Amino acid sequence: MKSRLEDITKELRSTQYRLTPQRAAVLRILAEHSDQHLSAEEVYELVRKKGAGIGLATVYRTLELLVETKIVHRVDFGDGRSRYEFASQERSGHYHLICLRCGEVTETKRDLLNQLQDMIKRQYGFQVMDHTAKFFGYCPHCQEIMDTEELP
Amino acid sequence: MKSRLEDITKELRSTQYRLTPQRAAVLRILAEHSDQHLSAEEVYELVRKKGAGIGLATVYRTLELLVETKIVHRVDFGDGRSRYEFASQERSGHYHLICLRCGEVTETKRDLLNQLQDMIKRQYGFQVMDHTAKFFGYCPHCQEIMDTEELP
DNA sequence: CTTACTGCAAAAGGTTTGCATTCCG
DNA sequence: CGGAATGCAAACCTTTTGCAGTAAG
Repeated sequence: MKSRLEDITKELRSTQYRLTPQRAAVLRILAEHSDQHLSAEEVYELVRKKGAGIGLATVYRTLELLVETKIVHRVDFGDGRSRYEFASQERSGHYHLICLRCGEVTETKRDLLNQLQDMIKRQYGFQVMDHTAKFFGYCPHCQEIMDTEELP
Repeated sequence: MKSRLEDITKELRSTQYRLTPQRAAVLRILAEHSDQHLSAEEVYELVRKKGAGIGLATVYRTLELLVETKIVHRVDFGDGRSRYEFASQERSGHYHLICLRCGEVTETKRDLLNQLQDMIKRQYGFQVMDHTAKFFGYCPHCQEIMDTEELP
């Protein structure tokens, strides 16, 4: 992950963009929580908790920048706020399993959808550049709980 | 579509819910535009354009009701507002092809993802109740235009 | 009649923007 | 230095909510 951060740093420097302490802080937080999907507010709070000063507007502007430069992905789980995750190396085909009961989001890394992409191109002439899939249902843990609750 | 509307009417009546002129108007608009994905604001304007009086809050409340009763689906194309579509008979597996250039949204009706659903259950123990997939890319029309533009 | 529903306007999120100030390169 | 970036607060947009009045069943 370290090297990844260095790459990004280099990438940012190589453009007109500046690598400010605030941007570095946001990147660090994202890196340290790459297993989660943080909202802007959460990033803001985590940066502050680390002692670094930053404004919420700057967090938004930084995340916007990172999305534009394809360094992070904006994802939406339908909870009314955008969430952000590092754009994975293996860009195509990672899905989210969203539990309807506890809200837990599990990430899948497989790319089973790629074949589907090909079919879409053939059938609709639509050139797929990216795709996302969300599966709503119940995680194993909640299934257990619900089974228990159902007992009369 | 007529019969579908009658079904819904019946369904609403069979509950505690009341079938008010405003709700009927929203349903009618949704039915008449079942090929589109209308936002709340768009529904509001279309209802008014038809001469019926309605408040925006009522539109929101009605759509919320319809989502809860599974009569319509709420979908999100990442443009900052929710959109609504009739819940299709064949509930599972319809995808959206979203053109990155012109924003056109094409709907696919296939259910190729069902096999994926099974694999998820097997591999993650996650019980999928519903899923959505979005494919971002370029529609045939935009591909042509972009090809033309690229010529030096 | 009872209770749900409507309309309006105000409030509530999340996100964006204007502007003076700060600071990276 | 000069243009970018920041912080703050105000502005924005979509969506939600409180409440008094209206109407469905």
